[in-house]
Amino acid sequence: MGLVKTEMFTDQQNKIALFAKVFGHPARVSILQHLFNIDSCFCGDLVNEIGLAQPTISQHLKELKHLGLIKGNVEGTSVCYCIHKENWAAMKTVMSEFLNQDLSKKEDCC
Amino acid sequence: MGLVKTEMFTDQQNKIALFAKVFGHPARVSILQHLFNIDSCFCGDLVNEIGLAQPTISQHLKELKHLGLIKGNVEGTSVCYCIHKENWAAMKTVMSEFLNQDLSKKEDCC
DNA sequence: TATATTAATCGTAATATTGCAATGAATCAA
DNA sequence: TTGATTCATTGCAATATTACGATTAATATA
Repeated sequence: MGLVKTEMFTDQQNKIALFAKVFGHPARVSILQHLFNIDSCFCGDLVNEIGLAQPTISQHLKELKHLGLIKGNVEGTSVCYCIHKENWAAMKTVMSEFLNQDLSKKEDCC
Repeated sequence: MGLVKTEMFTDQQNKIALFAKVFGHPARVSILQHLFNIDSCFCGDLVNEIGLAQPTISQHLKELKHLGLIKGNVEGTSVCYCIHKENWAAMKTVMSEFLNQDLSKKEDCC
């Protein structure tokens, strides 16, 4: 075990879980916030801003990139990362649908 | 390692990550969707609906309860679970602030 | 009281995640 | 070409997560 039984769930449920999982680490939240707020988005800058080692940041960037939430561009010896706007918007649609489920018509059963 | 260095991040970043982490498993997504959509919310019903074993569901329910997103009420030998509306709304505020960061004024740097 | 039902807890095996030192690959500058 | 810079990759140790069988605790029912 330690193995998620994805086949028991719908594609939508697995998709939500995958997006949520990538946000489930403060380093990745921090990276994304930096990419939103700061002009410089080079990998090295992120390593300095956040206190983790360079391979660790690189690994987190890889996961974010793998889900399509960011994209990276090589500029000389540096690599510039930024939010993938279209994919971010698509992710937001999926997550919002889940988070914004209607509670008003649901009465407390407990 | 395998240990998150939470002390390097802000309370807000850690909070976002904790909420996201609990959504990072399709079984918990599924449980929450059931609690939103279906009247019956007994633990045993969730075990039947979702295909996982009873101890597994119980463990997932515990995590959701620990974060305050659901509450459970003992009714005889059964336990009825439901969404904790106030806490769900508070979570939504935190997560929305993160997801809805403004992209319009940010130009692609890559 | 004895038995059934329901769900929590315990213990454990399998797998995943996190973090980093060491190394490698690519580009730049002298 | 040599050395410096930047970042990805590899390999590994420590820890966390997932799943479930077995058991326990609590209540209901006969």
